[in-house]
Amino acid sequence: MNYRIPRGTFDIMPPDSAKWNYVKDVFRRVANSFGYDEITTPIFEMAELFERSSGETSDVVQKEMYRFTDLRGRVFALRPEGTAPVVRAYVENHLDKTAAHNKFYYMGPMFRYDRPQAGRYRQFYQYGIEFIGSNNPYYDAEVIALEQMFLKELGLKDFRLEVNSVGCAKCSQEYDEALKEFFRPNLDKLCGDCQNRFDSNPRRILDCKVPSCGDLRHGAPSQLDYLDDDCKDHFEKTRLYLDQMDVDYVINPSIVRGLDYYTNTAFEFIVDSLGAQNTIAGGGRYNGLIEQVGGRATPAVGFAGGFERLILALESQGIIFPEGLAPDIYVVAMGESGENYAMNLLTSMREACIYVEYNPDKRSFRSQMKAADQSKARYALIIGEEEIKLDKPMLKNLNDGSQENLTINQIIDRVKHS
RNA sequence: GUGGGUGUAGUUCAACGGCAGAACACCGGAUUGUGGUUCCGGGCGUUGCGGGUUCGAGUCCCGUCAUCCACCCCA
Repeated sequence: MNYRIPRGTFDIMPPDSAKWNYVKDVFRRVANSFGYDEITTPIFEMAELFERSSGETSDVVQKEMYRFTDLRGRVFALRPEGTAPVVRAYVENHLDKTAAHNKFYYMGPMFRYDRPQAGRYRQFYQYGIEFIGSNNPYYDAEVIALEQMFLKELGLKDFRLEVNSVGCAKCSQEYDEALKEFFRPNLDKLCGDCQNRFDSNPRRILDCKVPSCGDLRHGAPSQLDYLDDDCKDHFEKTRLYLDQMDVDYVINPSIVRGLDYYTNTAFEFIVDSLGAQNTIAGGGRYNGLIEQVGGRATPAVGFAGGFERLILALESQGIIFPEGLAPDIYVVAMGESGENYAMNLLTSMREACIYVEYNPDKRSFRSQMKAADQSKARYALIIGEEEIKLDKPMLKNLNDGSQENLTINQIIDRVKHS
């Protein structure tokens, strides 16, 4: 009987785990530097939380949720996204009753029952930022700037930021109507997918890849022309802040977000070389969500990014990640007396936070040296008759070959300061 | 959910329908006091799984699973 990993999932194992930890560490550091603090919510929630917030008709809810009932028939879902749970926690802990701003970041697995593809998995890992408590466009720009700084900190190149405004609920509705009016005369000429989109989500017609649909959308109205004064002002101020913060972006009026709760600013960070799944982070403002989840109406803005796509992009750009663990010292002990002498040393050095490796299965001197070399250790610590007699093991620098008999304290000192 | 490609050793790949191989990696050794180079030795692996055709299937056919690419959707 063989067990296999579920479809669309993957193990993160050494040496890759070092890459993941590195990327997470950088994200934490950048988030902290903007004042965002970590929130961790459960991996499953009441299914209804997602159904209502993401929208009953969204793909996520209709066909991608891992739903299950517990032993008492309650309906839960593995979380398909991170924002709704954060908002639920925010409301449930009564943070909406205070005037304070709240800044959260989170990291963790999300689940969607999708067909796996390059950069798309059924269990995937996201990092995210949520700013809750102000409609000031400064914060739209702040979360975008945070993501850009994170990507730059990692050394990612050739990424693109696209921004758009989908307006408030009202502008957005008017725009949908205008779009429908525009496409209605040619409805029968649109591709099958787009004919469905016409009713469910007409904006998606704007980025359909079928050439004939591309021709039909010439002269289509732009969302930006359907923003009311407040929304227009919000978008302009967001752009101004972005300019002032040195964030590069392009405006793409056809950016659509998949979840219903977005208002005003919408944005995506894109890496073209990734292939079809080329969005590494996306988000926007969601001024209606907190009220919808049961809290007091509170404006908010945030985004989520995918670790898999990010790491894929970093790897394809040949960006160097930290190596996996390598020992500071590899102990080469000769004979029983050498081993006995070594045991004590292992403890002293580990107490001094030196990573020391020893392998009792290697017996010959030669094979121990070989193993020391392969372990990529910086030093070999050789313990034989002579060294025991002197009570000074020999510390050999494996890079330049120099070696010296030293006391234990000298060894610790040498290794820690080189 | 739809369409296409691919599944052989740890990895990358060979093998006309006729005895399953190579390279790399890995392990051991070349006198238990010096690693990287070198040399010698070490591989029967349910050819993803299950059926079928055939004297004979890694090879052909069907199904299935996985994976990759694209659609869709999205991070």
